[in-house]
Amino acid sequence: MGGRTDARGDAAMSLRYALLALLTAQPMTGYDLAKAFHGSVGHVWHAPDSQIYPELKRMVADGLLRDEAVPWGAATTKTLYTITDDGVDDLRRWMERPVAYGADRDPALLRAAYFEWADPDAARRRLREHIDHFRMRRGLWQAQLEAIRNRTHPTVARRLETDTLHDPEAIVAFKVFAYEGFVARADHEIAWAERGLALIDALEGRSEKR
Amino acid sequence: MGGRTDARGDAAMSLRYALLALLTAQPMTGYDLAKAFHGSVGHVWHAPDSQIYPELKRMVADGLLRDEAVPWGAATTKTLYTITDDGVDDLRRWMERPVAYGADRDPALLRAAYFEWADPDAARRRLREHIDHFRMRRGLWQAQLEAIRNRTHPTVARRLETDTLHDPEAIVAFKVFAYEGFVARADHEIAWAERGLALIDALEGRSEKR
DNA sequence: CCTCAATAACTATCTATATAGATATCGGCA
DNA sequence: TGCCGATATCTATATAGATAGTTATTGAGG
Repeated sequence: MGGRTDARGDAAMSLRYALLALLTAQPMTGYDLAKAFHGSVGHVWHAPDSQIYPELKRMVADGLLRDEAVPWGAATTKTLYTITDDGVDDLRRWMERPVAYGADRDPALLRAAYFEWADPDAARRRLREHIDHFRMRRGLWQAQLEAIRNRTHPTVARRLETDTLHDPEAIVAFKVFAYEGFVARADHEIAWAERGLALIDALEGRSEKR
Repeated sequence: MGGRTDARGDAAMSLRYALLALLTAQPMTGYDLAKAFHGSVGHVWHAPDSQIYPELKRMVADGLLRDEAVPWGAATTKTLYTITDDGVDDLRRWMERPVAYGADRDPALLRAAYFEWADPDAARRRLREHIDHFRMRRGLWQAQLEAIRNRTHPTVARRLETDTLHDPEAIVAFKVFAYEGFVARADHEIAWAERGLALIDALEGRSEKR
């Protein structure tokens, strides 16, 4: 029944399942996958190439993927990865397991908690950067969302062609749901930072009156 | 003017500044700091003991802290850390630097994006766990918030006693602001998961009609 | 046909974080 | 007085992730 047990704690390992999920649509090379991580999936789960290539090898060793050397140029080959039945099983089992939530760790909120050590203008700059950061991200996520909704998103389009198992409406709806979560989060972060800007103004007014 | 330059990229290093901020209130031992990270600050920036002790040593090497051996029992000593002037300067300079935002990486949203691979009940369980997770956190953050607002929070109370530099209203207001951010975020996460539960119901209704 | 930039496929190295444990002291109580 | 659980101080080890390369191939322009 295969699939050697994994020595690592299943604490994170999200990268593994992001790769597995991508490979359910079609076989891909490490480079294809790395590219996908720079675009679409990368907005949900970022990973650098240097993490992707070794993980793919481990997944082959664990029987979740099959690797195949495909000629690339005259003398060299590249490696094409295909998901195995064990891989599909593992993806399904992953869905049965609780999400491993990370520890509370937020650099922006940590900074804000000690803003008395910043001068008001520096604090304002931090908050404006926060707004810019999430406005930019909101834009990216919104664009993904549109592309998913009207099925022009390349990965989703491919998936809709190849996946005969699942309801196409559901495939789209869950991705839309995830990205809507990101967009709403960005809105929340922007609103929070704006309250902060108002707070700094109020405190500055106070200290001038003293 | 001291403080040797740091070889490490200032990418994260938030732990260092969380420690520095805590030590502006009073000198503390590694254990005191580790305890603080299990309670109050730990809700903003979590860190295990195994990361705290070595970091304190590095901070001494970098001139940000002074260490002092204090007798503990008959034969042994413990180390008391005191922030130096360079340490205070470094904290202030940190406030001038932009926040290093982490890469997009969310295990719950990644999972949700591929919910078509889960059966509806498993997906519901994940979302209910999400709600529970953030309800619990919301409770913790709300409790911190109350304690900060009415100045019974031990660390904040100590800080208000010892800090003569800053407006006490500002010290409290910024911490309240940070924790309000967490509470609002928890509310957003709960609302998102509830929309997900509704979506699963709707999709299930659809597939039954087919 | 040679060069150069873009594409493709990786590897090396370091830091941050997680997980787990090791060792010592203290205070109470049987 | 000798054991036990709580308190206190720290260390070892492994993985996840960040940063920065290295080497090969293709295709377009001179």
